[in-house]
Amino acid sequence: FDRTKTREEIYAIDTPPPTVSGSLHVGHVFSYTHTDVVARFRRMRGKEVFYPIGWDDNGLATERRVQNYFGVRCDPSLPFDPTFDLDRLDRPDDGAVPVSRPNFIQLCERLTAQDEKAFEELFRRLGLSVDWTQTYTTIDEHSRRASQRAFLRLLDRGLAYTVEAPTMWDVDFRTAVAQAEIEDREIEGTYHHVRFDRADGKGTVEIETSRPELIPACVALVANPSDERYSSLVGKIVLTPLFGAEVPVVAHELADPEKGTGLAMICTFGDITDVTWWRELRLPAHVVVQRDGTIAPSRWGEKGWDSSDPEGATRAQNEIAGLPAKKARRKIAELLDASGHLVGEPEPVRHVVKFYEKGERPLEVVASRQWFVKTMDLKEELLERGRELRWHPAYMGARYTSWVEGLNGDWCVSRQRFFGVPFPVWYPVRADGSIDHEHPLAPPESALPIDPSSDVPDGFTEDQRGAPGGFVGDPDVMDTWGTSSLSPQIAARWEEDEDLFTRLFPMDLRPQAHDIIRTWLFYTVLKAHLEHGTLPWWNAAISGWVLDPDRKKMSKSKGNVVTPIDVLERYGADAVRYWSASARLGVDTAFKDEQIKIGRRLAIKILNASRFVLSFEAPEGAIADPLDRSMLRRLAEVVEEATRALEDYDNARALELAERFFWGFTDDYLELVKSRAYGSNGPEPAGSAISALRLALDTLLRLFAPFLPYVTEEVWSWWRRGSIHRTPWPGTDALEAAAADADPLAYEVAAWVLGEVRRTKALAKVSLKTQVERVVVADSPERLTVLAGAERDLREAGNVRELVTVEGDDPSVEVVLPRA
RNA sequence: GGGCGCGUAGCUCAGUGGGAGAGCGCUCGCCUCACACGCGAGAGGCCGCAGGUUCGAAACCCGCCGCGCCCACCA
Repeated sequence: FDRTKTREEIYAIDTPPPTVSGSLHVGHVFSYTHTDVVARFRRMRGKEVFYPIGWDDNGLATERRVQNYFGVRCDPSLPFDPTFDLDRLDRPDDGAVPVSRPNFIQLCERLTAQDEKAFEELFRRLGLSVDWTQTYTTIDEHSRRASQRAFLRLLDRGLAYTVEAPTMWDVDFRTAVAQAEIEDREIEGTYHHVRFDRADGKGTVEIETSRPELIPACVALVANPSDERYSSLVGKIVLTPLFGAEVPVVAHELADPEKGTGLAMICTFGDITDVTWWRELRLPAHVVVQRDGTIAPSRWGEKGWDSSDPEGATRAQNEIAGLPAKKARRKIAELLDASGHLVGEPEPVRHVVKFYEKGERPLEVVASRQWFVKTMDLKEELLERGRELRWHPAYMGARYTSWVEGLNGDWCVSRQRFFGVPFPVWYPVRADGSIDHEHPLAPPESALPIDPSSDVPDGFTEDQRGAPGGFVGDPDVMDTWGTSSLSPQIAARWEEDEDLFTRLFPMDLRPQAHDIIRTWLFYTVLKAHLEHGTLPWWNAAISGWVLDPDRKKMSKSKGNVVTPIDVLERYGADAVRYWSASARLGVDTAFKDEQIKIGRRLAIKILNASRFVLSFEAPEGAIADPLDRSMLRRLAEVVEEATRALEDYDNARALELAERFFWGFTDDYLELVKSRAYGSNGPEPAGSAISALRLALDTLLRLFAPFLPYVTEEVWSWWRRGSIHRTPWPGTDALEAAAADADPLAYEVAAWVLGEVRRTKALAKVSLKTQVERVVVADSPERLTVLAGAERDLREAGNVRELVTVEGDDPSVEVVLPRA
């Protein structure tokens, strides 16, 4: 990359950093080819292309892989051990060796270096023209510094804040998760009809719930204010069954009269609606689900846990304490049945429940202290950024819009994991030993990156860690998107090389797949908006997925993953690239061997046709023949259209145009001029053909170069100096000049007549060599005139003795074969 | 429930107001001096359904059906 070029001369790409702990996948060759075609095209158009490559080695995938591979586990409470040596570890027989976070990061870098090699090998083989000197990893020092700097600036401006609040929580990973990482799954559940007794003894009410184990967390019942069935009940008190807590019946718009009995139980917390009700109706909290997903022991009788029957409540609670939600549910159902509060039989249902995308059990809502980045106040601005961005294809913008519109809370960026970029803050410890979360201690930017578990804030010493009057480090790490959302800034060396940064940012292109619009794309837009007040790039090119031949998404668990190296070995990189580039942006594409074979055939055809064209020795001559000129005129149109398509990120269309012309070129034009090029009509007509052939070949090779870099470079090396990938993209000037006054019809009409001759021979089941006695062409005067210019070529190509033309309204070709 | 995309030959797909197409597969023929990893040709389609606009609709509008995806606070 030539960094002396100005922003206008540069085309900058925010290359996706692949997750190196994942496996190689044909999806990689697919979407990365889309980007490489763009890069090669822009380069030939004269742009200085900034095309970096990063490796995403930050996050859960790496954490798990490093753990398993080395037999260690990250323990941020440990200090950095500079003498750490894997080979001299005392390994406990029963588990993993705890290591500090800085040591864990070193192991990660060591392991991912191997994974990166595998990716690099694949990418080089595929012919990706990325700049191997512009690399980064998402856990390296530079990326950590950028992530922490961005965070501290948000903190400074009050855009990042910490608060203790209910958030979505995965009980297996034991971490908070963000809305963007949540997915719906349909699972088996059970509806229970449960009776609540009124505290005044004037009857009972019924609710329906799929989570009876949360009855001890029930703090109210709720009905819609317009629901007349319950209008007299609102304001009254009911007793929770089994636990005897006195809870009010309240009214709220979100209660749906259509659901269940129209009366719902508000628990702290069963789902996000509960959180809304709890907050807006200012209800107390009775939290019973613990961070590991089990039910907490009884607190009945304590302050805030009033019950009309504390002993009974405690007994009931102790029946379920320590049980995971599912088991507790069955137990509570039994208890309700025994106490007569269960109405009828529980009904099995299939219902939609929220899961962490990597998780195995439904998410719980757990109150915990987390870091958030403000997004809710910015919805309108973010929607405007989405409109400002040029989406390819345009309809993908709708996914961004619906995501932003549906945001229901600020971005929860903290994770209770061990590996990742730590929050660069400490908290003062008060004299009583409690932690003052309201006044975090931040390091100066010049000190970044830091690890608060090993580093010490200014004005403190290590022995004050955790001590009254001392400090503690923030134990959490950032969401993996907290780092990758800065990929343009990281690659462009934000704040570390301002000269470079201003030449690159905002970038031109973000290529990625559609499944991470709500995460990677959204967070990148958000960060750039907050920090720089601009989009991070002007274009987003969204690739589809690769599906298996049965149109199912490929995944390791389904065992239908195709290994890209195998495919490259079998068909060659050009063939695989052809298949990828043939798919339009945004469209999910099935992987089929047959489709890849077509690309291989094209590449081989280019090789053979080129060998043929270049087999004719110069001298070249002036391009004077009307057929030659006509062909070049048509080629100029193709160049123009293909260029327009590529400018508009429509790779598939450009490839299709070049390919269609090329097949006609070999099937018709080469056959038509072959004899003349051999000199059947003397040196000057031959020179015209040879010159036209070479000009067309030169143009076609460059048209194909972004798609088929290997075969085009090979042929280029036969007769030209330097790399084809450094030559300019073909323009129309040379073609127009050579075509001069040509009528584009000549090529078309000649090819049509030749086709008719071939058809007649094929239907007669004779060899194409067979001589034709006479061909009679009936057509309009205009077409007959241009045909006349190609008569000799046509007769030689079709081995036609006599060509007769007649004017007629109904175009036809009569082919007279000799009698058998 | 809302939104987006898709529905064209056996398969994969292109085609957006005026002749229904490509490649693969299938069938037939051809060792034609670039290519048998090739060449030539053929068969094969109520363009999802039903209305409307238009002189004219695969395309534009309305409705419906089917498939896929995205989003949503379904107790």
